[in-house]
Amino acid sequence: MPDRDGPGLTMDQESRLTGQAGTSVRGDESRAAILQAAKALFSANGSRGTSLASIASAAGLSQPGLLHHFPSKSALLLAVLADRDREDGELSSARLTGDGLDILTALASLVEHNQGQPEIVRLFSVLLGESLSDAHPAHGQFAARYQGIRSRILRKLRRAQTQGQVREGVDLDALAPVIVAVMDGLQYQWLLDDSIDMVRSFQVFCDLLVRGLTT
Amino acid sequence: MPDRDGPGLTMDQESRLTGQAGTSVRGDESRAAILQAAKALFSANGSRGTSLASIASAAGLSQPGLLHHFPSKSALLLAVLADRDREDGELSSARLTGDGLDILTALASLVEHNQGQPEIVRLFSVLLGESLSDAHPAHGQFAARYQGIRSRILRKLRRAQTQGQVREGVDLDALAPVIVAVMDGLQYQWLLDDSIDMVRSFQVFCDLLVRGLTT
DNA sequence: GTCTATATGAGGATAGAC
DNA sequence: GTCTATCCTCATATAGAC
Repeated sequence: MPDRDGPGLTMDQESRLTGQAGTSVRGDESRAAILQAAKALFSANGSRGTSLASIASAAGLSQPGLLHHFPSKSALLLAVLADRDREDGELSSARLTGDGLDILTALASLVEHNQGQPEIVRLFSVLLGESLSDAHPAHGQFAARYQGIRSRILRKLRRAQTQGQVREGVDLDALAPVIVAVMDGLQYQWLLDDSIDMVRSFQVFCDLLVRGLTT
Repeated sequence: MPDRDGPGLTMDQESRLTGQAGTSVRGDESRAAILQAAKALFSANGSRGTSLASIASAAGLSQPGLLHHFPSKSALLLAVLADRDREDGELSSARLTGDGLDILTALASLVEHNQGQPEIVRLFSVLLGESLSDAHPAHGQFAARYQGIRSRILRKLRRAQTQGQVREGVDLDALAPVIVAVMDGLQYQWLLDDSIDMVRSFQVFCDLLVRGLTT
């Protein structure tokens, strides 16, 4: 017996409140719990190493109950990634404020933010590895994601060059993947070894990069 | 009926030829075939996504036949990694010839070498992702591996600084992980998207790095 | 060293009741 | 929206014959 709907709302009344036709508050809560549990377990063991039953158990319902919300494991995996992208845009345009080389400062603060969230970072790193398989459900999603990230960074770099912050002759198309690579690569090392200081390393990278770009 | 031992060697004679007591040539061939098949399938689908039966089938024997050579899936996985390390030392000391900043040239040629071997690169990248799980059989192996790589690079960087190739004041301890990160990170992007040119990007990175380090 | 047969279990997904 | 029960497949590992 649910204990959250004191005055006794009907399903229809609940639906009107949440603004989602055909969905009850109870259902939304379960859905959210499933996503949360899936994030934690995918992060710890990868999607291939995690069973739907274990996720369902952590979310407080049965495995068929889970499949009512997400029709398959792949669908759940994609929902986890989509939900994560929605929550905080990571490298979204919104987060990459500032013009020109200020982008490096923005990225540095992102690295600092990430260093406080090992579980989320591991979720992405683990799933990135899995996604390298052609058949993996998130393969296309990750490929598109990285393409977008690189192109946003590249745009900023080009603007910096136009503004004279970066000397002519630097191959910015080739540089954009490098910047992304440093962030990802540091994460792997950090996740394997706590003693790695991503923030410090990324700062050193930025300093040297700026020197190299302006000299 | 085997067709490789024309004159009809006995097991004991075979053992003497291979120099491995208690091991026949036939067994060695199977073992090698298993390792080769495991590399290909782990690379394509990760170790969690690959069954022993599929490896055995690709190697031309039954699944229990495989388990005769490697007592468990974990043992096989570790053997694959050990075998790979043996074959070509990747970032081993032997490969990192040259003094001081010449290390960057050596690493660039390694990147070029890797760009010709997508399967091997993917094998490592996929398994690196899996290894982030604390419980993964190769977790410790990967952690130790990266620690070794960083320390070898750091040693070279320190020597370069001593020789005056690198100005004082640069935080080399923080830089070493960055160099490793660039190589790993580029590999992920390249594996997701053929159009990435790891060699070109790494070269740009090296050029900018040298400028930043010497200025 | 390799096989067949099998024990044993886990995983994803479905059917149908409530 | 959630459950129990179940199906079917696949996976690891073992037993024992050849």
